[in-house]
Amino acid sequence: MLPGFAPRLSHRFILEGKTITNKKAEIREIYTGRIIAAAEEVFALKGFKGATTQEIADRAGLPKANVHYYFKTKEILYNAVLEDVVVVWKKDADAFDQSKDPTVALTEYIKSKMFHSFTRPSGSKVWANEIIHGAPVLGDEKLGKFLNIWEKRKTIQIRRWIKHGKILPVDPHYLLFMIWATTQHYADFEHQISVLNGKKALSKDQQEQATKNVIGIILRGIGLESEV
Amino acid sequence: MLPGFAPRLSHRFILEGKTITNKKAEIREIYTGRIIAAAEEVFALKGFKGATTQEIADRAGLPKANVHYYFKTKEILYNAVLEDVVVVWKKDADAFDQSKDPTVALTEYIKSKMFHSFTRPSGSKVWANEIIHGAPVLGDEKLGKFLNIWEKRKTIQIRRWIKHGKILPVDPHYLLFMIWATTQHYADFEHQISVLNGKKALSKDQQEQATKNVIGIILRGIGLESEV
DNA sequence: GTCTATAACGCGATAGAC
DNA sequence: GTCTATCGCGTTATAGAC
Repeated sequence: MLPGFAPRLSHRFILEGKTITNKKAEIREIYTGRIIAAAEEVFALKGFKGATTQEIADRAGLPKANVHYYFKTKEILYNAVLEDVVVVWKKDADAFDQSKDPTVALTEYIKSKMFHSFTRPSGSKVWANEIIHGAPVLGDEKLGKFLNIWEKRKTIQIRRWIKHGKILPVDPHYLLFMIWATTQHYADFEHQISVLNGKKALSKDQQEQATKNVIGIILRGIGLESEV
Repeated sequence: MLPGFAPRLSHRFILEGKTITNKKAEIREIYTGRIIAAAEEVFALKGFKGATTQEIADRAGLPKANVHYYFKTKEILYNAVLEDVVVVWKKDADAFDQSKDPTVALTEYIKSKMFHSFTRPSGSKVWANEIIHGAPVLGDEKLGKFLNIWEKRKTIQIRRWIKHGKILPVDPHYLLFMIWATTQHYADFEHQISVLNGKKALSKDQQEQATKNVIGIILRGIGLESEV
């Protein structure tokens, strides 16, 4: 086909209508997904400023300009990554509400968070970075909104357990901080842990052992017998 | 005094000798100290790439060129900050060895680390940043060296306690990770904690409560009765 | 919707006067 | 040892051909 005679996109759009529209939306979904996944890794590894759109584009397998086509600015892309992380953690939070029994609820919650720390550490790292720097992009308002989702119901539930003598009296916040800190440590400090483990990532077996240990210490620490 | 007739530094140096030399060394010490302190805060707040030498200079109260005079490159300055953090944590590690009794040793260790998290959060944040990004500046070798200092003796001691039935059998590494994670969380996630605390930093009283809770849960978690 | 080429800018680092 | 002015590079973002 001679140059200049390639069918114009507008023609095809008019000719084939809905099919092309769907295809476009589909392509958009595929690419934005790929870009976000690539961005999550690069932001985790380099920080917001340290990450370059070029590297993100390379990892996503497309030219830099296309990244800017789907996400106007680096900051908008960064926000999309953060939103994605929040979605994952929301699911962990749900695990907490699966049972009225403290042993079950806490065990499931910690298991969930440990699982995500091992399988998707980058998201946690991006979040940690954002918080360490004082939530400059997320902003305090949005941050407060997210935190309340994770904290409010749990705090109430924990107080109820204390009231009914099911667990020892501890301030719910400090217990939650300990769970968040310990579980997310396996994602955020992955590198440090692997260096201490002879430069090897924790094996599946070690991951299970770590999860058991964490559950065991925390549950016993508040007066429960752990099931694992 | 007319321009061009200001006394040359070399003259004064020859005339007054040692006094000037001392003064110079003194000035150097004062400025390098100020620069490192300023750098620690800016690196903590913005990350390595995000921090600008201009902002560090501003905080230290001198022109940007002077920062480069004392620290040839940004990376050299960053390394100096990291070394400083390690010195502080080395002291915390010593607290662990103050007693052969697990309750005392662990209580003192956690207290020390919590204290530094509250009083000097920036150092911990810089460290966290460096590890999250895979220790690109520190390098694995240096990192391994530091970690061994903090971990080796503690691991041995913990195993001894387990052997003598003083604490429940837990993998020493997972216990140490929990202590590091939980205590450093109060530094690294300071901002998140303050947002959950109604946008106010934890009060002295809350800091004490947090410390008590952390010690209580961890010690009870490994089968000890906490003293606090 | 894709991609190359480039504009516009901020930053680390330094030269060179004082 | 101090400081201003500036160089040179790397980066985000965009213009404009296809």
